[in-house]
Amino acid sequence: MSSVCNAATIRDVAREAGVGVGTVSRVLNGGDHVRLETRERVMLAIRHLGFRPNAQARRIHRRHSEIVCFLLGNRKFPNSFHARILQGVEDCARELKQHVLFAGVHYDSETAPGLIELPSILDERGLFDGLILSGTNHPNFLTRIQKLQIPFVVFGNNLVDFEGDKYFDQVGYDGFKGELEAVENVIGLGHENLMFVGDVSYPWVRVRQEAFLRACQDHKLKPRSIIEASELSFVDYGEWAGRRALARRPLPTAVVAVNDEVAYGLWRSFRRGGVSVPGEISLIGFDDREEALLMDPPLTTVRVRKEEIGRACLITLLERLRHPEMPFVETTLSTDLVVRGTVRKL
Amino acid sequence: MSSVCNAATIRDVAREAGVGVGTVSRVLNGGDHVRLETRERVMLAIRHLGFRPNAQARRIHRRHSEIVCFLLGNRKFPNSFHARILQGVEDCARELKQHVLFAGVHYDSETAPGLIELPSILDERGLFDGLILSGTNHPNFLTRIQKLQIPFVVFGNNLVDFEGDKYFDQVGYDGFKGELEAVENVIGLGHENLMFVGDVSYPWVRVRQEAFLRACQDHKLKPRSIIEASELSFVDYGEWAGRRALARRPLPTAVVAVNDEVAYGLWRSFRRGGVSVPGEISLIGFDDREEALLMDPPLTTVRVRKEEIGRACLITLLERLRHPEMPFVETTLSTDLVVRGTVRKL
DNA sequence: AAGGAATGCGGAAACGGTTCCATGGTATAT
DNA sequence: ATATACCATGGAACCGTTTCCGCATTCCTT
Repeated sequence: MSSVCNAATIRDVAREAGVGVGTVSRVLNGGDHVRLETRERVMLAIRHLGFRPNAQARRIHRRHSEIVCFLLGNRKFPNSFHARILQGVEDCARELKQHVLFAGVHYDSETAPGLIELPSILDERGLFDGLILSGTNHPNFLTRIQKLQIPFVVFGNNLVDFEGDKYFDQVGYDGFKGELEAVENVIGLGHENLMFVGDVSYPWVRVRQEAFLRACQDHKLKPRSIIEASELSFVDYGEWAGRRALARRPLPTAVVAVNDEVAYGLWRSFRRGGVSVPGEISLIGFDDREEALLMDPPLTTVRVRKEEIGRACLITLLERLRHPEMPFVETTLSTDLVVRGTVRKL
Repeated sequence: MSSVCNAATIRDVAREAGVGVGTVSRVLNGGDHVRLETRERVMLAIRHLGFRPNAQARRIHRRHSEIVCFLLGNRKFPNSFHARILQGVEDCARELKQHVLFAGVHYDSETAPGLIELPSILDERGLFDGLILSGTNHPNFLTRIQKLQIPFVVFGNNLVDFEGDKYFDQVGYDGFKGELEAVENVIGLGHENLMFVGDVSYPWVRVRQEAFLRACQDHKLKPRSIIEASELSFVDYGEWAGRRALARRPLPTAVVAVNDEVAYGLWRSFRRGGVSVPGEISLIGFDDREEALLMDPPLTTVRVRKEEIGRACLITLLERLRHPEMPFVETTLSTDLVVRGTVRKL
């Protein structure tokens, strides 16, 4: 019992093996300059005493803790998007012998930076080497974090209304290019009567809408949109927009949903309205979330590589830690058009 | 720059404030027995130097690190069930000033305990105080963990084939009672022709099936089941089972799906087959996952309180840490029948 | 006014590692 | 044979906290 209390220390090991503490330390780490026979005696003592080095004592000396903190801003996890980013961070961390602290933070975007209450994990110095900011990030929070002088990297697509220079590293995906490719693809299949659906009060929705408009303009098509701001969930927004879309004439031949959740709501509306997808209306989403495969037929959409974003966040952060003075980088991952069953050739 | 290197120490603060290190320490912690005027001078120095105590040095002395490790076994996060347990752990941890390390482990259930490769985070002592094992846990892994002498608590419902005494704390939900209530409810609405769908090669599926059989037996109903083992995903399994169910005569009036994913597959099958839910067949699920609300009408199901399981895991673990000798506890949370639209009164 | 308890405070010791320096031994070069 | 280099090793010093001990001061109590 209570192995915590009377756990063996490095000095116990040294005594047991009949060597000095320095030698034990050398065996534990690099291990250079230790005779084979000595090393084996030390290892035996370690096994015999069940010695495991104390993490804290060790870290006092090391320059870094080899722990990063994944900080999820203003989000809950039932939304699997950020859970998958965390998954990517953890997968990568495991390979690189790093560890991941998980913490959440909730604040109002209107609160003054100095007044935001930070999770207590940020009070201490040296617990972790750097921060990965996921979830939704507002400028007031970033200002606050910057003051802490902790290296950090931000998942950039959910950066809301950030004006001015960005004095931090960023990782994100190319929402404009992804949507542009998607719409081009739909147009290439013969669709000329397109409609975009998405609440443009979100900045990342605006990016996708602009890509939609650009594609239409490039092909001299007249775009229609349902883009009102709303308090509804994305799925409900899609369902509501679907009802409105069905009331318009002529019906669009293809609807571009700003994401898969909205697409799901649209699909439900169309189904209820007896309108076949993709028979009468083609449908395309964005993100490639779990909903895409639940639809029938499965949703054609644009895949955001969530796990890879996580990996890139960690790698960028570690790079920053190694080279504190390097210029700030903005990494943009590409997306993939995933053709499934909801867009048909006209 | 590089605030990491020349960061202020407690001695710098002491010098700046013209007091001893002991006094600064007292101000930082409990703060008893320090004159108000002195305390203010110290706090001023702390603010002035931007002093933040070194987490590691502090933890050398403390009995505990106030960090727990959430270890996800053999799972990925797109499956939101465990993500929501983690969410519960984190919410609770934030309130209790604890921190959460997140790590994953992947192993084969056939590997000998001694040969399972553990994440490197378990090599060091003192990094965290205890473990929360979520995901799917096999006996070989638990045996391995037990040898490490680290306090741990297990999410119990995904414990596969564990025989014999359980020398650890457990938190879970009452799958039997939850399913029993659900089936009783369906029977109470007049259904007499029930069918259970779920791959019984999973232990937790068997528990639910037994509850289903018990309820049928209690009401002298003749149960039917589709329970073959399969490699299919749950949704696909439901869809496959749905086709088989529609081929049988008479059709069941109600289908009890072992979980919401299977229910989703069944719903899709029934819809494709032109069979109305709940018009011709009522449907009930289990878990209350995101899929339940995506169905149309939304799925009547049994809610597992995932966040509360997470909270209970953390609380149990902290209790164990406080009282290492207390007898092992097995906490079972109740479930809630969530009546939505897929079960109709006959 | 004197004795005793409680408070305020400084500084040494301790925590469990790493790092560095001094030392003795062995191999190689001259 | 001697100088030089390098290897193997023990042990002291150190990292930045907390804790504890001891002393000075203050506050009651009688």
